[in-house]
Amino acid sequence: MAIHALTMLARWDRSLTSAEIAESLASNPVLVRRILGSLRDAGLVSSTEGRGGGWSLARGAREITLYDAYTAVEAGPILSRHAHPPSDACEVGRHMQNLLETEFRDAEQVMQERLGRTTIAHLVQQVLAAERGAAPANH
Amino acid sequence: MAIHALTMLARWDRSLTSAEIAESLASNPVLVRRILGSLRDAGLVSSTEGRGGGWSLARGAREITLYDAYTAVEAGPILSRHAHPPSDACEVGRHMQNLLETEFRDAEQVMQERLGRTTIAHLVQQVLAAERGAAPANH
DNA sequence: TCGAACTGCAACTAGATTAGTTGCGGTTCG
DNA sequence: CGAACCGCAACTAATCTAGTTGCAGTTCGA
Repeated sequence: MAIHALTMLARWDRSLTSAEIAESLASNPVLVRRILGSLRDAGLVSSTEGRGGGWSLARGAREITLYDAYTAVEAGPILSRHAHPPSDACEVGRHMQNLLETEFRDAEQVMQERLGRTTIAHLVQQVLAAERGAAPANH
Repeated sequence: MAIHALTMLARWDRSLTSAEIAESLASNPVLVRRILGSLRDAGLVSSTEGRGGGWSLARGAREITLYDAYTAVEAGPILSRHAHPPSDACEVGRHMQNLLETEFRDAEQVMQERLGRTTIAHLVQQVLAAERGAAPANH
């Protein structure tokens, strides 16, 4: 939802209301405000209150990656850790948490790097290209 | 939990009961059987019933990666998709699902590749090394 | 041949999380 | 002043997960 909203803001390059974004998401304005609120806290978008208000990008679409959006809305780790520490009495249990922490952090990082290589601008470009393809120019 | 269990089986290279594994996990036997059941369905471990029964690896620890364990127990995608399809009336909404599917699949794949490069044998090795380090040889 | 020690499985509970909703207060602008 | 916005808290409903209980089936050894 965050990426979808960011892409909309970049596509039309004007202030959009949470109601407009919610419509495209087939969702509801409060939910959109919640998510965009996180994006604002992360410095990706800004909002203005009152009549005529709405949301817009706080920086260029080329300077916002999917990773930025990801970390803004998703708090914790992706790979689930042990819910509670394993037994210290077991040779394996004693070290598992540390080992997994290292492995998982590594794995999460390569994924984040991949997300960091796609920008919102890139998505807008692909949306426009798809539109041209689907509805070829009227001569 | 799956990785922890696999590592235990590899470490001692003998049949372990779900109760033994559960103790190290500070969890409970039924839960362990549920997880090892998935690993068995994936061909990573085998179980024998009855007295003296238990679980053991179905192939060498060097031939089991964290990715194998991961896919055996985690069904769906990691990155959450749109809960329901966005509006078709919106230029962005029309294409977002496809675009994100591509991006997310890519991102998930690099993570899976990373998980596929660590084997259970590697973890056992690290556990043993850590044990040597923590409790240096008695002369 | 009985009984202890196992796995297998279904049904249930409790808690956490998530999408979605409602309601209200504050801000801006015409 | 009032319409059109955002901000926020409180609530609901659905889903997911860990954990539990209970019982049936299997195996082996005394």
